[in-house]
Parts: sequence; C-alpha cells; structure tokens
Amino acid sequence: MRNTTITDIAKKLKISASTVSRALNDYPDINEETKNQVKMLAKKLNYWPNPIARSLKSNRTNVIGVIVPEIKHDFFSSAISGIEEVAYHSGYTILVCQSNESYDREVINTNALMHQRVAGFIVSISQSTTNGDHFKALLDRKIPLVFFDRAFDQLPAIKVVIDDAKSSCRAVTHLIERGYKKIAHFSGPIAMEISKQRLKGYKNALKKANLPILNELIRYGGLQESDGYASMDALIKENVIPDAIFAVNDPVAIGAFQRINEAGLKIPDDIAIVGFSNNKITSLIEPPMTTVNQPSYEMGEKAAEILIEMIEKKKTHNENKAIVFEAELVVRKST
Amino acid sequence: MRNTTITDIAKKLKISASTVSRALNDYPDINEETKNQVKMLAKKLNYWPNPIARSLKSNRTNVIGVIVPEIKHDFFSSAISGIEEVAYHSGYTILVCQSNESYDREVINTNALMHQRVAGFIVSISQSTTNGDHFKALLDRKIPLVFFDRAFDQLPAIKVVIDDAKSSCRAVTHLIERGYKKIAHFSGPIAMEISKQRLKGYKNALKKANLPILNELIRYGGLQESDGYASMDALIKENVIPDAIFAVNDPVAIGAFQRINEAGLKIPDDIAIVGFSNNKITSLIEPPMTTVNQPSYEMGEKAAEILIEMIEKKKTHNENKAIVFEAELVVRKST
DNA sequence: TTTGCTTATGCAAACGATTTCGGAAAAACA
DNA sequence: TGTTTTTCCGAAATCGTTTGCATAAGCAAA
Repeated sequence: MRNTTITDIAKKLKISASTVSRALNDYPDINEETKNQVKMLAKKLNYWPNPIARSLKSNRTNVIGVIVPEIKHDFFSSAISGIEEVAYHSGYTILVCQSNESYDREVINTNALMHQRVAGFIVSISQSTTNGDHFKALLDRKIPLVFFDRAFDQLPAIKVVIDDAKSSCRAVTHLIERGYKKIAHFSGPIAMEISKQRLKGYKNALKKANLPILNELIRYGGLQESDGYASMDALIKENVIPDAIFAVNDPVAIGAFQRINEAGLKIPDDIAIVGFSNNKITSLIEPPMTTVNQPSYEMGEKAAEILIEMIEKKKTHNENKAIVFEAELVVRKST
Repeated sequence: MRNTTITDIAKKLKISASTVSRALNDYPDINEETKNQVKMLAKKLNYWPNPIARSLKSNRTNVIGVIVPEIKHDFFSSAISGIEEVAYHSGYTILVCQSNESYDREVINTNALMHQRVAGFIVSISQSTTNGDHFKALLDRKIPLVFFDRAFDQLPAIKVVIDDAKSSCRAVTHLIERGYKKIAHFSGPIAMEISKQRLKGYKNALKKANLPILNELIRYGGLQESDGYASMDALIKENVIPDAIFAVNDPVAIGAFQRINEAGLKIPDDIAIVGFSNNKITSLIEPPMTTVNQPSYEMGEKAAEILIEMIEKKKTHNENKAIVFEAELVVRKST
C-alpha cells in the first residue's frame, strides 16, 4: 500500500499539484469549490502530507531532541515523561538519546540529532562533559537549546534546574537539627556545576550553625557508587569518622552506605546519611535513606514549554537564564 | 551557518554532484584521485549527508518508533533504555511516545510515526486497546513491528514477553515451599492474556504439590488496587481466610495488603502475599512485598535487536512468534 | 477596441541526495 | 588506422511539497 500524495489528488481532479497544495493550506486565492473538492478527496484517500518532503523544503522538523545521561534513571525517565506530554499536546514528537555519561557519545548524539534537523534540544549533560563546542554549534545555527538539571554553564542558554545550593543547605541543616555535628560531604567532579552548588549549600549550612568547615571532611570523587565507597573507605582508613554524611547524589550515598555496613557501623546511630535525587533504591535499602526529591516530571514539562515557545517564536536565546524549581527533603530513617 | 551540501563540494571541485555522491559512497567507477579529493574536502567542510533528503528518496529513515503506555514507569523506562542502547550501536535513533493508557492516543501516535516514515515499531499496547486496526495498517505497509510485554495477540507479529504461566507457577511454588497451604489467587480480567496465563501458573503449582484447586479461593477482578481490596474484603466477609495470596499484579496485591492490615491480620504470619511486576511501591511498604521481576532492560534490547534485523533484512514478519524471557522471583519479607 | 484589473490556476524551480542512462575520452586490440 | 572495450563522469529524473512568477479568462472602464 502506497501513501497518497498531493499529485495523486491533482491527477484525479485534473488540476495541478500546486493548486492542491494551496487548497489544502487554505490559500485565499483558490476557488471555494476547488478547495472543497480537494479537501474531500484528500479525506477520502486518507491523505497525510509527507513530513519529510516538508522538512526538506523548510529545513526543520516537528521533532524535539532529548539527550540525557541514562533513560532508565528515575529522574530522567520521569522528566522525559513530562517532556513528551507537553510535546504531544503541541504537535511534536521526541527523539531520545542517552549519553551513558560519555562525552564522546554526547557529542555524537548531538551531531546526529542536529543533522536530522530537530527543531530544538533539551539536554542534561553527561558527567564527563567539560567542553561545550557541540552545544555552541547549536547556538551558532540558531537551534533552540534548553538544559535541565545538569547544565553547561559557560554557554548563554536557558536552564531548568533546582536550587542545588538551597536544597543542599536544607538537607545539611536537617542533619544539624537532628544533632549531628561532624558532617562530611562527598562531592562530585569539581568542574560540574551541581558539585559546586551542593558543596556551597553544605558550607552555608555549617556556617549558619557556626560549625567549622573542615577540609578533611570534604571528599571529591565521581558520581558513581564506587566513588562513594572509595571516599568512605578513605575516611575509615584515615580514621576520620564523621557522625553524618551528605552525599552529592544517591549513588554516591549508596556506595558510602555499603562501606559503612561493611565496617560494622550502624546507620543512623553511628553515622547518618543523606543522598540527593530520591532514586528508587534509597527507599529499598534498610534503613531507607533520607534524600532530596527533585520535581522531575514538572521540570521536564517546563523545559518543553520553554523550548517550544522558543521554536515557535523564533526567539534567539542568547541569555543565560535559569528557571529554578523547589526541591523537597524526603526524611527517612537514615537520619 | 549553513550546512555543507553535496553541491557545495561539487562546485568547489568543479565536478558534478553525482560524482561527489558516488565518491562519498565509494562507487567503484570513480577515479581514486577524485575520490580522495572529494573525501578530503568533505571532511574539511564538515560535510554530513542530509538524512531528510535521503529519506525523501528512499522513503525510509533510521528512526525506530517506540510507543509505551507511560515512559516514567520503571518497567518501560528501563526497556526504552535497552532499546536505545541497541539502536545507538546500529545507527538508529528512537522516537518515543506514550499513550497514557489511552487507545485514541495510541492510534494517533502510531499514525504520526508511520507518516514520519519510521523504519519500524516497538510497541507495548495500552490497557484500553481492543482494536488493532492501527497496527494492521503497519503490517499492510510492510513496516516491521515488534510488541513487547503487552502484545496485541490477534495479529501475526513478533512479541517479546515473559512466560507468565511459568513465573506464576514459580511464585506460588515459593509460597508452598514456605509452608503455606491455603493459597488464594486474585486474578485480573478473564479476557486478558496475562490473567489467563497467571491463573494457569497458579493452578499448575497447586497441582504439582497435590494441593486442591478451590474455586472459592480464586477471585476475578480488575487490575487496580481497589479490585484487590474488594477481593480481600469479600474473602473476609465470607470468612474464607487463606494463609497466602498470589495476586495478578502489584496494584491488586497492594489493595489486598491494605485490607489485610485493616483487618488487623499480620503479614506474613497470618497471611503471606506475592505480587507481580516489581513495582517500586512493593519495596516501600512494610513489610516489603515479594513479587516477580521482569527483565525489562534485556527485553528492550531483544526487541530492538529483532526489529533491526527485520528492518535490515527486509524480512516479512507475518508470523506470530513469541520470544520468552525468564522472570525472576524477588523474595521479600511478605512471604 | 484597447487597456487594466481581478480571480483562479499552472509552470517550473527549489530543497539535497541518489540513480539511471548514456557519452566522451582513453586504452586496448586487430 | 579502425574498432571495441574500459574508465570515468555528467545530465537529468526522482522523491513530495512549497512558492515565485506567469498567464488565461472574465469583466469593467475608457
């Protein structure tokens, strides 16, 4: 079965393809009767304009490119859900790629989607991304770009984020309120904005409570479980045992959690622990872990709304603007 | 900044566009020197063939359409992750839509992707889908289609599923091994394939253990929490108290769980309970619930592998074949 | 009758790549 | 020298739609 084309309709009605095109697009200088004939036949033949042919002329599509580190992570899949929902209601579809935290793959994906002429991008960058040339190429071509959660900060693009510093400060303050005093922080890659902001929040909370900021209690690493495990391991080996830990994210917290268990220490009695992102696993473990919940679905919705507005209003987006969401602390038994 | 085209290269080298095309595609009847010149200039100008122009000629794309009920659900997002991974390594991108369990939206999405000329479809149907005309349209156009998890059974298409009967049998056998003898089953809509299969597994397990199959212990209902609640309520009112329950899915199990709690009965001492699907909530409740975990990521990978093979080998797919995965029992404290 | 204007439509180019057909030039052969 | 074969390349059509320009018909005013 072939798809009906505009020329099929033209032939049947013995008129030209251009007239059919104009009739279907309601051009004013087409006779009403012709228009009706065309539209009726189009409906009868189940005509649907070929979006590929259209795209070739217009050099754009009704597709939004979405690039995230990993689709299956709660936070991202929920955000994608929100993006799709908004996109659907505006007549867009979404092309979804995952970088698997690899810079190279992020670049490849970005280029692939760019060459597929997606109308705009919604991106959360990989952990290993420190160079933003592939995103700059989008801005150069005036392709709308919205970051969410993990933004590439050196570029003038809009980002949808939570207030990492504020939420982190709240999480650490919670620890302080529960009576913990020697609070360690397991940070992420120092180049990453979320690492910086969460570290900042940690320090702010300590300052507000007049607690000392001790460098030996601040550990840098990656964003994986193994990094949290390693940081905790180092503390134990150095015999620097904090009474609480605030981790840059949930995997790191889980890694520390494991090492704490292995050391025979009790959570939360010996050491309390707070993660970040409210990953599923944090509630599965025993004891369930206190963490910060990000409004992922809503952030996805918002990112899509902004992007679509940029696409449709052809707004240039050379402003470094942040849409900031509130994140809520989920208190569980680990504190 | 404009994208380089094949004619840009042709003009610079004072040759024809056709020669450039052939050089880039390594046609044998192009002079080696010409080929090299073309390739070098292409690289220098950062040339990338326009996939839209290609698609217009070939009437196909390197895009796979994925339609699921809800992206953010654990099972589906994990499956999508698996699909994307395989797709990426084969040079495909994925267009993801969610039906939100709405038949209408599933139809709209299917048509939209079909008209966008996706190379193939991977679909898990919505709960409300009873008519398969939109999928039949794909088969008519020889567009490859693979179902996963929830298949539309009346069509000759490949499906990637788990062995519901076998997994159910294993779950019930687990109950028997733990010493439970009066095991009830809360089934789903009798018309649904998963209901039939899971009921079958329940019966098989009882037979193997030489336990009687009692109709009063088999309750039919929907797939929602309220249905599980109602079934449990009925049992209590009839004073038929089982010592264990195997529910058709997690929501039904959760409903029963609530009613059991309200009745002041203890889980697992008075009544044990097993769900199906390993929904997030099953591990959050107290006590955490034993359930059946489906290998979502692997099922996604497999579905993508099959689909891509169909696409590339242009295999017709008029066979109703099932790829069956093993589902694993996740034992928690509710049993 | 000529000129000018409106209305409705067609022609052809364009988007960028691929592909069929064929031809010129060079090489090989008689 | 003449004929055939090979090598290399170009012209043009094609995919389906949009759009600038041309034009025919009809009618009114001069």
